[in-house]
Amino acid sequence: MAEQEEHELIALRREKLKVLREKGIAFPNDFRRDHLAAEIFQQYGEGDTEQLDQQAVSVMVAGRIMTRRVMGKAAFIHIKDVSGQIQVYLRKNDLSEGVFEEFKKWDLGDIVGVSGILFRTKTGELSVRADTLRLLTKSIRPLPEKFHGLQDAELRARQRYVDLIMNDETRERFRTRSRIVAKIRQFLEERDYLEVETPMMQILPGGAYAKPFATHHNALDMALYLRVAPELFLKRCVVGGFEKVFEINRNFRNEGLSTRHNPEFTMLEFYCSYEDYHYLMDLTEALMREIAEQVIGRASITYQGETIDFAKPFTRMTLVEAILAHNTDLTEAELHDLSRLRALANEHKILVKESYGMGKLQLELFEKTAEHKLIDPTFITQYPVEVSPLARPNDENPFVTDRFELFIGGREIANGFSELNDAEDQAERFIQQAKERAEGDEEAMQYDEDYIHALEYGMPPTAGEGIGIDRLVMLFTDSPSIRDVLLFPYMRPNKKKSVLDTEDYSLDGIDADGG
RNA sequence: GGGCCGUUAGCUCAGUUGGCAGAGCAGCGGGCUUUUAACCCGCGUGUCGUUGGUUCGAUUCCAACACGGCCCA
Repeated sequence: MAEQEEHELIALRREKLKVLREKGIAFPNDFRRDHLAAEIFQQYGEGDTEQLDQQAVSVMVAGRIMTRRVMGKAAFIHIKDVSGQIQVYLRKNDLSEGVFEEFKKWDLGDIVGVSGILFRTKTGELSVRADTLRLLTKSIRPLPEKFHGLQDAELRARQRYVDLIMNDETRERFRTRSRIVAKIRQFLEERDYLEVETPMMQILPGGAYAKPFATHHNALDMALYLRVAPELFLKRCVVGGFEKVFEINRNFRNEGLSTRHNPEFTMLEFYCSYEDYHYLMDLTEALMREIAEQVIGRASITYQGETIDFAKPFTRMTLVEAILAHNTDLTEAELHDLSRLRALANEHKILVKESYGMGKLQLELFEKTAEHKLIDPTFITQYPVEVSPLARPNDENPFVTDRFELFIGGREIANGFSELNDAEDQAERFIQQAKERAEGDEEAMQYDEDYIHALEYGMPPTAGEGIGIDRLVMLFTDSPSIRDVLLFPYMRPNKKKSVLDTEDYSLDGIDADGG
């Protein structure tokens, strides 16, 4: 790489690092701590000044310097580790010869190791009075401002590491995400579900209406696709006799980006043999309540100013009932009148295609007039067959399917149904999909011969459901954007801020072989 | 994809009705042995997102583009 003009702040710190290198003390890895900051507060947080002096508790802690107040021959710093911050008091006289002078050259952001005795300051803060102090990692890039931190949404997403250093609420949000995922695993495992991993690289990307990402296998010289859903493979597992399976993993959809869409996102899908969609609704309701109560700690949460109550039984209503509830001037008969539905769609400025039947028009009307009003958890059932190609038709009313979607905070959170396990029916639906694909619908599925083959061996009657984990985490962490709940969301490359480009790599002879 | 808004120092932000910009924090030098947005004295931060256009002169006006935010599809 060509010699790049560097900011003076970085250049100065590089100089300091150079001195450390020359002394042979840069980047040591022999310091061992015996306490986290939070452990110290848990164990000794109650002790008053006298008790602490009497006990003379010796601790070794390590962390990043976040604040620094130097007063001639003494100083206070706050260091931050994974658990939180603790204040360290440094006195020239307490430290070995020359250490305090060295310390004065260190910077905010440097990572240090400290040993010392616990005490309480004049203002009452539990702190460590250092007797040894070592620089463990020299930081050469200045941290954002200590008071406002890193605010810029773009920088926070692009440089998540800085966001995590500076913003405790960011750390907490991703801890909550981890706890939610762990809770879901525990919940399903307690009920004898088996976690499996199915292919992310597929020859036929199926299981959802979506455009896939394409890639290429060099050795085999063939096209491969990143999966849009695990569904068809999970149901192969069910055919094989794993009656309860689930997968929490990534899906990839080649679509636009928005506050709710990232090209890769995490889905839970689970399947249970000998159950139907009523079982799924009961299970989902129990899971949501458990996450609220046990992970968040409250049965009632707030999402973007709206209160959402998980304690009371979730509302259950059909799609038609939901439309009528939020359009009190309409009658049920109107919703089963194709020309009337078309007129209503026009009134609501819905773009209607010639091919839309009654089912699709009902769904459009629901989405336009009712969906965003479903704040408290609500199951909407009886989705029309027309918009539910993978779901089992209802026995009493063949116009609809044994399917539901769960809405919370006005947004779709889950989608589940009694599965179609009739291989011949499925084959016909694939043919229909292939036809739509041939007519230019890039999202339509392809005929998956092996999946039909699997179904022909017989899949037990099964209920299956998908839950978007990212959107679920958004809900439970009150996050307005999916980027807030992804550690490293997709960001468009910003050429200007790139330091190295690929040409530099190739010119330097650094290639894929690690040269 | 469309509309609106934003992009100024490492960070958080002012500002220029067109004359090459400023504050706090961070940094550098000095003082200070219980501070906590420490304090006191002194010093400097810069392709004003990019590329064009208008102009004697553009960070400012105009256009296109890039990235981001909000709203809509």
